[in-house]
Amino acid sequence: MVKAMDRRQRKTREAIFNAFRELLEKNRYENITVQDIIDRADVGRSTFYSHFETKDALLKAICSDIFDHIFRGEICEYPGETHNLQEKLAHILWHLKANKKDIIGLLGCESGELFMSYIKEYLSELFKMHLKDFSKDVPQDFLLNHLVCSFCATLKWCADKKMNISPEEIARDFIRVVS
Amino acid sequence: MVKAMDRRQRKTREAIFNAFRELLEKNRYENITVQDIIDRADVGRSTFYSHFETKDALLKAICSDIFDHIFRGEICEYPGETHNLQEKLAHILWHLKANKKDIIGLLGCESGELFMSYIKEYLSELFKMHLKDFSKDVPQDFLLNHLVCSFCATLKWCADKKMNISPEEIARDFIRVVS
DNA sequence: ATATTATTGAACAATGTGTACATTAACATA
DNA sequence: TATGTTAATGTACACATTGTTCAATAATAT
Repeated sequence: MVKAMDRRQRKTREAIFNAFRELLEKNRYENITVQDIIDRADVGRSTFYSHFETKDALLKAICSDIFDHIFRGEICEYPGETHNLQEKLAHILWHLKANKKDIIGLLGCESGELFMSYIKEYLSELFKMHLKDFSKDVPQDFLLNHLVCSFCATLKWCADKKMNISPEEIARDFIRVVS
Repeated sequence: MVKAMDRRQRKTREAIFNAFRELLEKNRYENITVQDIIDRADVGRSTFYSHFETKDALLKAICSDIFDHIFRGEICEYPGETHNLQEKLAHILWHLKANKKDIIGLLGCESGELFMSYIKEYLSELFKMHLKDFSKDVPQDFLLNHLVCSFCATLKWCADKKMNISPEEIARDFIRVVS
């Protein structure tokens, strides 16, 4: 029922997205101006604002786009079945690595807070399902926060290493540390 | 050999610091303008800029001030001796709690990145000294990153809970999770 | 071929940044 | 108390960024 986008709209949106991502590779979000974006995307100022209310709205749109792409779309293409938590974490790392170009830009710098919050929500659900795997004598909410945040730290760590990592090894190391 | 500050300078600096901290309690760093600061501090625009080159410089100055105050100054006033890692972590939490007014403002929101980086450096040294306590079969740099980041997550967690926590319990829970 | 819709560029007000400078007030010292 | 030094003030300024408006133009769908 969703009407297809006008080709012009699609092209403009693409151009803005691409310009923004390219700028994110070299600059922090706060230092990128709307002017920078429309210059690189080569679109008019009014065009930008007819697509996005603010720069924040653009960031939000791009985060949810990429998140959907990685976590809901291609995530089923991981080779082999996924059963336990360790494999699921490797699974996530594998997909982030496959999309490293986008990920490094969004996680590598501090601009990554928003995107990270998407991932955190996802991880929170994931770890909640596996809380029984950790027989630690600590409050559950404390444990959950610990797992989510420390795996996020691992993701950032991998992004800083330009995703030149082995998903399986990282996932195994993570599980070893928290088990 | 350091010449004492002119009383006017001290007063101005204090006023700016206080205004900034108060604003940080309710607003995110990025949304606070120099105008807001000088309005609340009730000092002239040029006065502000004769003290600090930019808003970033002010944040940096305030972070290192508070860090020095907490981690180098009062940290010896903790009741009882500190020996093992768990006690040291409780120690840190205890002091952060004692300075909760400053801490919540600086850690509670995303503005906390800079201040957190000070703490991270400190924690990195601390955990490095205790790496032998963790006999985990994972690379040392991975383990160190994990410990530092997950304890920072715990600090943020405590700040979000307005520091209404028991330092001893939190430190114990943390050690249980990573041991 | 035509009606619709997106894009454009230019102009605009509003807000914020950082600097310059002459004037005034507070300070230290003798 | 008188004097030279230093800090604070306010005003004004150039500049950058944001977000809006609008009429003219181009691409699109039918």
